[in-house]
Amino acid sequence: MFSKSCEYGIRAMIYIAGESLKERRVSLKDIAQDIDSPVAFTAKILQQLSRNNLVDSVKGPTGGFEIQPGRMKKISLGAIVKAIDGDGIFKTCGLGLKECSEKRPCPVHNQFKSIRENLCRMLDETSVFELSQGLKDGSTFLRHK
Amino acid sequence: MFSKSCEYGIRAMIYIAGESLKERRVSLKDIAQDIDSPVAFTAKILQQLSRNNLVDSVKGPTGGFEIQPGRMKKISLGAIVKAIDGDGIFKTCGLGLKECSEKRPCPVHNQFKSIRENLCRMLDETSVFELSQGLKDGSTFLRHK
DNA sequence: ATATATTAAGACCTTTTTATCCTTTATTAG
DNA sequence: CTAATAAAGGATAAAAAGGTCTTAATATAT
Ligand code: FES
Ligand code: FES
Repeated sequence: MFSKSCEYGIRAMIYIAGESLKERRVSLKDIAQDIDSPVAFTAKILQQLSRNNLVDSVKGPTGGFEIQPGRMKKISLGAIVKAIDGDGIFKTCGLGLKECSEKRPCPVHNQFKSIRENLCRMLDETSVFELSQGLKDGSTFLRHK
Repeated sequence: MFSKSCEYGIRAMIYIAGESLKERRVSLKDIAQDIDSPVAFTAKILQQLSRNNLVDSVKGPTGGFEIQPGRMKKISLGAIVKAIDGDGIFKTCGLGLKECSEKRPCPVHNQFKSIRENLCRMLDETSVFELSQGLKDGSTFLRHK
């Protein structure tokens, strides 16, 4: 569904959000540790997210990553996906035709459209803040045990 | 969503079904031409589909690929996807955790679950026969113009 | 000011996916 | 039986994704 980069990116964002709500800025190492991702690769993804202003980064000692509590309700899952994987999943043809359109639909166009609409709505309506809540109350997890 | 192989595979199956309904057996070249896919690569995919008994192949002059009209109503989109991409899309965690379970769900588990259920139902309920109909009446297409 | 901790950036390596090519095997027509 | 045709199978190549490493930039605490 999503690229590995995107999966790590989403997990990182949810983790950072959770810690930011506790007023803790987190380092790359903490993140990679807690979401069980390769450190250097995660760094690259955080750079992308930072350039897209989805997360704030601070260099130097006591530095790290954080998300302003005010912003995290406005950051949707979709925004993260778009920043990392682009908007392909939102609009490209499910069978790989050069374009997806009503004018020249592929055989699965209608079936896909409805599923894609559900997916897009979900991605758009779900915020990072919301997702960080389950983490807090221990009902959801970001890594295997 | 699906791999390129899977996209070509689905397109090939729908095309072969359409031609089989006209009692025409089609060659690899015809298929690649009509679905606009790389010939040799398409051959590989057809081999997989053939090994999985989703399509029948006949060697030699007048040979090619076909699907028994009786079977095509029973071949679902899901069966093709499973034969080529495996069943990952049906059951792996949307955030890449080692397993997707209710016991230890990731933060997006519930949101994903509902979308994945829709997707699975659609893949399971949609048959190749059904998809070949739009092609016949000219309302759907397997390649760009 | 300096040493240190931390992210940013770019070059590089590895694995997987996508794609091609060549040889073998099976089938048909003449 | 032979020549021609078409798929099967295996080896190889190219491109993309996934991942690492080294150096530079920047901020902090002492
Ligand atoms: S044209 Fe294929 S999904 Fe729209
Ligand atoms: S645990 Fe992530 S989707 Fe189920």
